[in-house]
Amino acid sequence: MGASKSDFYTQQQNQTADIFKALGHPARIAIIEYILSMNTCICGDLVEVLPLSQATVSQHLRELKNANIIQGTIEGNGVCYCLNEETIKQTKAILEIYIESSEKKNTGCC
Amino acid sequence: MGASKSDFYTQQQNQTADIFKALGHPARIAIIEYILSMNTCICGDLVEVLPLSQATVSQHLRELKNANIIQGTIEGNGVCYCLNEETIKQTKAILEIYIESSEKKNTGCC
DNA sequence: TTTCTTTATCGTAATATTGCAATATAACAA
DNA sequence: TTGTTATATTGCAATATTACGATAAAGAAA
Repeated sequence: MGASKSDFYTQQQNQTADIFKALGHPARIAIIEYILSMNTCICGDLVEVLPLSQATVSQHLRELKNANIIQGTIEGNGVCYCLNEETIKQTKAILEIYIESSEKKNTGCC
Repeated sequence: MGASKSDFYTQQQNQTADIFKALGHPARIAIIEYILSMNTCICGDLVEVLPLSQATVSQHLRELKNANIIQGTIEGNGVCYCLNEETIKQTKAILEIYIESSEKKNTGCC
């Protein structure tokens, strides 16, 4: 076992989980924060900022890209990455729905 | 290897990643949505709703509890779970900062 | 062309997660 | 007390993730 039964869940639930999973590693949080702290981001910088090898940084970048959290465009012989605002906004909207839904509940059970 | 170098990152980055990691599984998203859909949640219900054994559901609930995403109080001989709004609000605030920070950037590089 | 620089991918080892059966624990009921 | 119900924990197997060295690929510079 160990394989998650993604067939059972709705597409929405799987997509939501995939985005959160991609955000669920401190290196990837650090990458996002670093990208946001710069006006132009080149991956090469990241290797110096993080305690990780170039191969590992590249792998984390790929996961963020696969989850549509960042997007990169080739720029000279490097790559310029930036945040995909749309995905972050959608994710924020999901959390907002959770909060609203929770506030509507009238049981004081917890 | 395979161990993430959490010592390197800030406490904030690790905490943020831990919350996202806990949200990063479709079963746990389904649990949250189910809790929100009910006024009173008993774990026993979840076992019938999810395609998972009671042991696995209990494990997912523990992870959500450890990340402070849900909280449970003993209620009779069951447990009543509900969302911890505060954690969700904090997480939403982090995404808001990302969005604002991204909107402030003036490069059209991507 | 060759060389350098930058990023991606492959292969592999270490570690973590997922899931379940079996068992334990805890509260209530009889 | 014993039995029942609900949830948690333990132990283990299957799978996934993380990390890195080596290597590949692609464009810039010489």
